Amino acid sequence: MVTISDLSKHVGQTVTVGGWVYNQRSSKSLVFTILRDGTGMCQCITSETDVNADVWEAANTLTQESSLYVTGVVQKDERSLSGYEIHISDMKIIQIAENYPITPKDHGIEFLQNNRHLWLRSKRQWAIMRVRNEIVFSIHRFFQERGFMQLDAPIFTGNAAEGTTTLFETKYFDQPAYLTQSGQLYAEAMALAHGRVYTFGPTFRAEKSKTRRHLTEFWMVEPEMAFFDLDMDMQLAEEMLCYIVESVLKNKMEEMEILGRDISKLEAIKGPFPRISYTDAIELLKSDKTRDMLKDMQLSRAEELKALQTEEKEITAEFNNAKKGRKFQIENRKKEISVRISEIEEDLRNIPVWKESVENLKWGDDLGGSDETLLTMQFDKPIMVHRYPREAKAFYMKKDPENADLVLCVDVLAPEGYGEIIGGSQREDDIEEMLTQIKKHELDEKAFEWYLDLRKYGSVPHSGFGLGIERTVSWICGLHHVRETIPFARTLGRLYP
RNA sequence: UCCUCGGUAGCUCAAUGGCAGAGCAUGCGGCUGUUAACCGCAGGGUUGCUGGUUCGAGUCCAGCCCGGGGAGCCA
Repeated sequence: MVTISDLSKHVGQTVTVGGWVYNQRSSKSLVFTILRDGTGMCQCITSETDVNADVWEAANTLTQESSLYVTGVVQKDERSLSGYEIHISDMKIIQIAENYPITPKDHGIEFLQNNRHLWLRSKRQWAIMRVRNEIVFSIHRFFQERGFMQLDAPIFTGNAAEGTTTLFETKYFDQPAYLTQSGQLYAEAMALAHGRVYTFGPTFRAEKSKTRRHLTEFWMVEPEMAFFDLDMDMQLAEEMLCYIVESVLKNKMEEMEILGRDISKLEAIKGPFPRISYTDAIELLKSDKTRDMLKDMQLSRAEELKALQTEEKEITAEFNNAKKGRKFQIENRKKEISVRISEIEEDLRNIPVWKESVENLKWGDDLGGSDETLLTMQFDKPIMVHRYPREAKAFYMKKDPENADLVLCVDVLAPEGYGEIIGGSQREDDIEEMLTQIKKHELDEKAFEWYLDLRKYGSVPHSGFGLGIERTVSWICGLHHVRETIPFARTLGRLYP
């Protein structure tokens, strides 16, 4: 048996491939079967004149997603999409699939999510999973090459503390337990044992967020480094992101093409990334530059909307007298137009809201989603916003020695509107300061005794960050929603399949 | 929790308050080195649920259920 990905090495040879029927077209004396085997797709041709009656009969009974072994000669052929095809001499059907629900046509998201277990077989989803794998593998490579230890944090935790997010509550035998929202605190302990570590695992947040950026269960990489300050932390985050993007561009071009990703946007991801202090970010958001950008955006969206509406009118008028093929084109174009129009209408609704949000923004406020969008729109690389006001951030972040109102933290915002993909900080290493913060945040000091021990016995400057895998995959693939970046997404209200 | 949009055939969607339809998928037939092929014929419906208004409700009203994406919060 050989795989479709290896066909180019077997031109002229007779091979056997096990796979599934992705799509099939038949005619009087020819059957064209698009076969997928997990490694790729290949067109297979069964010709009535070349095979015996049984094989010919078998080829004509195939349905979408039927499983089979095919045997035939590999040929290079321009007419085949992959460039290679198999001229079938023999075929062994394993199972004829009945009425496969996902046809090669349009489907709504609800239907596709209900059939996620099958949707994963579709071309786009296949490509996304392969990019996800590349990203995950490149992250491990990046850290392992730099001497980091991969160690895992527990998933059950005993205290609901840390404040901010809503946790999933469960039972640990007869005591209450929670699913982890971050491995960071444990990573700190491990970093003080091993120097440089990273965790790679699932995290859970019970927030009732229904947006394209949220999952209730998602994967996070959290490096944690002893003897590391915030600048080193930012440098590491930047190098890691460049490394990931570079690997994808190097190894997953075929998948990027399937996804229709604009590669030039990714090729621009090279260090150094802009580093902007929170204070400067506020200033930039309230500047004339941002106001002008919003105004331009409003004008250009309105113009685009008008052009699209005109085009829609024209092709609608053309529709009734059009031939079948043209009708098909028109319907597709109308779908595209309607999607784009709803995007534009959303923008046009949003722009005044964003404007107002920016006008009301004052130093000390946390940056909202729209503020982040407005910031990232002004750059073509990820940006690193650092040193936020202490009030807006978590208790464990180190106080800025140069300004007690700030903490040494960084959020990395991905370009093209993808928003926050990394949150990190230098950790507070002074035990007195940490105790003050625990009290201020009204956290249970007892639950943090072990954490405080890290400051008691050989405290050192240390830093780390967390990278959201799904948001990263979504950004690199240029997707509309993170739910397509993980095999089985857990979103608000969805636990099936 | 709030705002907003939606739920009609297996799928994607139409249908001034007046006979529930089209394309795709499926089945049958035809045809072509086909590229989501194409052409012809056929089968396919508790219009999310409950109630109300009306001579008449897919359409209007109320409540509920489910889903989309946005706010808050975050990766």
